[in-house]
Amino acid sequence: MTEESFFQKVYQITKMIPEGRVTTYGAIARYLGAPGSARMVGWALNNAYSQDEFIPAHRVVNRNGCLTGKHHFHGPDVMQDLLESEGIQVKKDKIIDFQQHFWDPNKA
DNA sequence: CAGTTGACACCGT
DNA sequence: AACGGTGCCAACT
Repeated sequence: MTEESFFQKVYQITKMIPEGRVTTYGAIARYLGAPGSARMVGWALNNAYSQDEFIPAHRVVNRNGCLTGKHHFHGPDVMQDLLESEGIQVKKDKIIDFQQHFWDPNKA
């Protein structure tokens, strides 16, 4: 928690997301101090996928609640299965009541 | 060293 | 309302 690079923070937050909760790129970016750099968050997760640790990035979606990077995961359907397993309803790669499951890092 | 990319977000047409 | 283009920051090639 010392040498927290931008990416490292993203990993921390992503791993910090409670089970059954989801968040958005903008929320994370804003928490990191880069409200306009939501793209960076996506990039970080892209690297997170290369990390040795498993990053529950399936809980991170865009503002639409759409599972944008599911293809970047272990599998295309694994992501949805994981979310459903956590109690999150997913329909066509989109989280139902996404806002209801929304988890704000700044609030945590 | 400079250019391109990256799983987005927002504004304008 | 739908679509396109631009803006953001950092890492990768």
